[in-house]
Amino acid sequence: MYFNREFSIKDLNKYLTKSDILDLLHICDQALSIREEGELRKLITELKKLIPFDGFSYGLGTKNRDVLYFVDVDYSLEYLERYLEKGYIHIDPILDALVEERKVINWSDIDRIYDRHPEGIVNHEAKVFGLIDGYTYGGDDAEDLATFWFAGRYIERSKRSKAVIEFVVRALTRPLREMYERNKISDRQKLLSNREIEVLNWLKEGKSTWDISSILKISERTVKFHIGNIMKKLDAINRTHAVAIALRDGLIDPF
Amino acid sequence: MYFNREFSIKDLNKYLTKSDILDLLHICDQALSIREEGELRKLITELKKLIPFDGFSYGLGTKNRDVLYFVDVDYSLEYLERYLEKGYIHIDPILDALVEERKVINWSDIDRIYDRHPEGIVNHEAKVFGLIDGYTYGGDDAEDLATFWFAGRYIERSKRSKAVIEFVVRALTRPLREMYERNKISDRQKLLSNREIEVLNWLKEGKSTWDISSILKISERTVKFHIGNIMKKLDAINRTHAVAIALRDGLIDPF
DNA sequence: TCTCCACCTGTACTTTTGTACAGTTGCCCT
DNA sequence: AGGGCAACTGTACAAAAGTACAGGTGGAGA
Repeated sequence: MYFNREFSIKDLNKYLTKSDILDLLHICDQALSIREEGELRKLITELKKLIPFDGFSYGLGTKNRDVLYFVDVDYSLEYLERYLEKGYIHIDPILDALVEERKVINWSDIDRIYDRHPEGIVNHEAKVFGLIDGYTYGGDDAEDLATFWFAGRYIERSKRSKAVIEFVVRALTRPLREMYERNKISDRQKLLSNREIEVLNWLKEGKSTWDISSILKISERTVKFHIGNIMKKLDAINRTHAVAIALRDGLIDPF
Repeated sequence: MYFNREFSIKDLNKYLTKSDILDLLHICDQALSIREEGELRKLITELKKLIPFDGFSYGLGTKNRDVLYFVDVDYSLEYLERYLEKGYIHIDPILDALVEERKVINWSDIDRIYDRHPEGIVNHEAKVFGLIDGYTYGGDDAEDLATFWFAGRYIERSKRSKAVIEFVVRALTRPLREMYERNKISDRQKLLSNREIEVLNWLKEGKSTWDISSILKISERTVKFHIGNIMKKLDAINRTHAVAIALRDGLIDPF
């Protein structure tokens, strides 16, 4: 994961009280054990004690801005759907700014540049949904970019807020990625039937068609039938490829 | 990962100054991006500003105490080797205490119980090497237990130290596991030759013997020769099994 | 009731795989 | 100089995989 940093510990010392920093430490510590969205939601509530904002959402997208995962915590779901549906992600000047500057982005700063620009429409529509101002920050990987969006009717434009967001987002990025991975796995597992998963697990052990037919007490033909269906569903060329895909996507366990 | 917690944010507020907490936050934040041992070493130096200790080491072991990974930062390498060689890990009362209580363990507390016990030898030998007192803490997974050892001639026995260690160790556990994973991969990769890894990566993509022979511009026979060797080295029944093993053990990348 | 779908089965055929045999070349290190 | 090893190649053949054809059964839900 790669983040650019604007603020140091010294800055935090300047902008935050002891109690603030303890809250921040608590969030960073709790982030280590987030396993599901509810836990993240709770942490966000705590964050609201530190900096004021109304809505929060976060997402994961590829380098060319295909959306892999997007969660509305207390943004406007209607706006988010509109945003994704209309492909605003591809022209959003805030994302442009984040990718280029790689720092915490305050929306108002972008507004001043884009106000008369055609892309201004994205910012304008956000305002209609009560997302008047906000902060966006995130970190990227070789493959994708994780982004965190803090918005509201009133956003405190200060170095303090930016610094807090910088630290919190760094701590929340890994949980986000892990939630996405788990999500993807459970989604894709529905593609394959229970029997197919079973067959796949025996293929992984190096069992032949005949082996599996006698393990499962079905005919060799049926085993081949299942493997054929698995290959179709996973777009695999052969059983080796199918097992590699299933392992890669977490459809079966490596052990 | 599972940790038991003894200290809350309120405790930290009681025991630490603002500057201390900033140092702690910095360590937790930096821990998120640790990729190699040198970076961890640096963080440990910073930790010495917060609590006094001389030696630090950390390790990863299975539930039945086989050592997977053990790193000496500034412990005594001689002692560590002796410790591992003599199988002290199996009788170490400090580990027993950690597994049972799942809290930060102060060695002196254990001493009082074990002083006249045969296992006392482990603690006694540590003292000979200047590891008079110390703290041990860690968190476990389904598979293994990660432990962090802070030792020295003089160790401050206080709730403050315990609380700091509790927070720092939580933050350092994931980097430790990741370093172990990377280590394991590079070790096992040496088993297979470069050409074999290359062939394995094409097998993973579902390529046939003929495909690979034309990709690598070698004869089909040679490809079969490599695959045969791969299967022997990995104890695989067929190419599907070989790919599954290689993926499971991280010999090749799933992508 | 009817449709959908998971699950099952058969025959017949081509292609691919796994492995037996038996070598050569070139590099590194002792 | 010689041993060890990665990388390469050939022929031949039995076993396994992949795919085409054409079906049957039973349960869940519209």
